[in-house]
Amino acid sequence: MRCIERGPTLLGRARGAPYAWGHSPVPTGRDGGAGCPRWGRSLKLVPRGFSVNHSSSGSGASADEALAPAVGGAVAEGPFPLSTLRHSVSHLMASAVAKLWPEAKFGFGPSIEHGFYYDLDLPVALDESDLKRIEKEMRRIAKASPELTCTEMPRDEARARLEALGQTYKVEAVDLIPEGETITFYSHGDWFDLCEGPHVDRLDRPFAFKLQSLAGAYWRGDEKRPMLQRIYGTAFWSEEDLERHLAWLEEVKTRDHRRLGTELDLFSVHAEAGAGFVFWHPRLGIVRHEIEDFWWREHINRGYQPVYSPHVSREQLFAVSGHLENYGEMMYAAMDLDDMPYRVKPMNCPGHSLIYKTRGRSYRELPLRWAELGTVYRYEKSGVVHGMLRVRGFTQDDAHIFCTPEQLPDEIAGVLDLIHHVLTTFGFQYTAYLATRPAEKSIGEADIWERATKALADGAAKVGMDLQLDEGGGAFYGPKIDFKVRDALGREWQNSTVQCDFNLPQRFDLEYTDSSGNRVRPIMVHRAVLGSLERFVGGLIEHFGGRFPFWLAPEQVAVIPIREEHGEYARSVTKALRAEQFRVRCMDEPSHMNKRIKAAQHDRVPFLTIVGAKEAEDGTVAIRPRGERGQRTMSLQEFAELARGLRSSRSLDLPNWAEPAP
RNA sequence: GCUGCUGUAGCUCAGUGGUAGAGCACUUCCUUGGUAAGGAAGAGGUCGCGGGUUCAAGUCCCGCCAGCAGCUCCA
Repeated sequence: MRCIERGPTLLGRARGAPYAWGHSPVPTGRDGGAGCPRWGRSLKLVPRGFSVNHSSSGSGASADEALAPAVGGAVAEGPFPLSTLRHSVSHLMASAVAKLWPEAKFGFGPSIEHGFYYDLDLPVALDESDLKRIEKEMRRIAKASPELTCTEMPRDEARARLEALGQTYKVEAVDLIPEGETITFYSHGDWFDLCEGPHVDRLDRPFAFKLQSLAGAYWRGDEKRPMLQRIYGTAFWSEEDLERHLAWLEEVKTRDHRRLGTELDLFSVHAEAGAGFVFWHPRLGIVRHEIEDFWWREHINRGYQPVYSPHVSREQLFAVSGHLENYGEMMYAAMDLDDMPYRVKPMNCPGHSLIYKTRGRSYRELPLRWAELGTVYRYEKSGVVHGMLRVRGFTQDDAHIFCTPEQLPDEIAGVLDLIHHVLTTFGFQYTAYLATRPAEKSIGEADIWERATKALADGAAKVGMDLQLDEGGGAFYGPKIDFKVRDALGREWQNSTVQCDFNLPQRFDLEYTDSSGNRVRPIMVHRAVLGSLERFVGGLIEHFGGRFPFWLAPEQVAVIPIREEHGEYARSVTKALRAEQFRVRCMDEPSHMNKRIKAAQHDRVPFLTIVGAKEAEDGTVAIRPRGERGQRTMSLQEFAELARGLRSSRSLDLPNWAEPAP
């Protein structure tokens, strides 16, 4: 739509549940035929916890290159690319399934980012225990019939053979292969599969694999077609690599924001309230407050002005904006008040447009930069809501800039600088993509597109930002720059965006008077830095693994008196720090000290201070930063100074006083 | 929305037809402890909700709600 959308929608074609959105391989039909797709450039969810890369046929190492640094080890080179191994293992798996269920029909079975899958049509629903059986059969087949052979076959014969086998999906796959391409089959033992290859030569080479999960998947990704059963698995050239990969998945699980949300008392969702609605608990409320505070300071410093618009408006407003027509199915149903339909807003831009229109505007007052943390509601299908990362109600950090075409490059530069500043403050690395005019439908004159696209590029050049090109990836209403951030685990996801809009000013008939007295349309820039507070903070929880930096931490210091008699000193320390607006937890309850230490550590409090007789006498605190970072005793004033520094600099690190390793 | 799975104490889970269990958390008492869980006792559950089968349902069946893994859609 013409306004900012969060996350995956920003990329138009992107999708995802968890958090990894980005470019990843998907089969594009032929170029490969059954089981051997060539990877197309398409946006697709990759399994949770994985980074996403462009991948092309035969370059399967890319995924592991991304993974390796994060898990501290390289992935073993095999005699063939890892993607080839995985592709062959998917065939091996299919052959095992065929043995166990002779009536099975097969769909596609490619290697993917971190493994492989195969889509199957079976008379029975598989469960986890079947995976073990299949693995066992795979091992048997690999031993019994290790040799792979490749056979070329004329189209008619290929078709006939597959029909004879009752492999209806494969027959369809043959028909997807363009005329003139060679049709090949790969086989080992009884297995005989339409496939482009390449494959490993033998299945008795040393490698390690694991079948991981089951899921439903529509044949050829089309919900009007039958749903097949998909088995996901992965394979490596060594046990160690497989183990490391599985350990990595475990690490990802411990960082899952939903799990940490419960464990750290951060947020909840409720059946009573409905799916996709997030309840922020006090401990996360303060985190959000700090983020919003930071956000507003940055915006006001950069000439943005706060505006506020209502959550509900007459439906007519969204008819004018075009949302009803183009975005209607994402909107909550109308409610009737005084026989008039009203809607909950899915975006903030119509409201801001109304404010613009309240009086005549002069070029002298442009650019106008209006910011709102606007809460919007959008209907998401029940199967896709996910923790804080994909919800039905969220707060967008929205702003609209109304400017002249001449001002556009500077405005873009300003936004990019702001985005850079905010993202790096949270410790994210990012990649920026310039999305140009889509090939199909789009509005606006060619020269306006050209100018706006150039303005985006010039703005980036002005602040020294590199842009990747996303050809044809723009919105129908204008070009944009999207940002993908890379989190602490190397996973990519997307929140920030800058979008030029030629459509909404026209729909709302927005104008200003230029220096010659002519009425002209302003250009409207939609932009989001955080995207959605919900998604951003959900991602932040995972990025930090619940270990928020000092300035954000729900509790910044835990004060633990050794004995009850030291409670008074602990309370005076607490009081002194709270007087400086630090968030301090005074753990003076009469339970065992070690228990309180454990509790504070569980909650990932950045600083732990134990106070006893010594400290009370000297007016000091024994400070231990979170993690294995040693300990120091210092005066309360010294510590306050240190804490003030960490807070004002929004430091991502805590001091490290640990003895260097010998 | 679709496919499959799941829903038992605040949390993590055990309990596959005979009127509910563990660990942690919580409360109380004891312990006065110098850096990663001291001890004991207690309290806490209409087994997601609604129907059905049965002498009897946490357990079997149906529907709904929510969650999980994916798929699909998302201007």
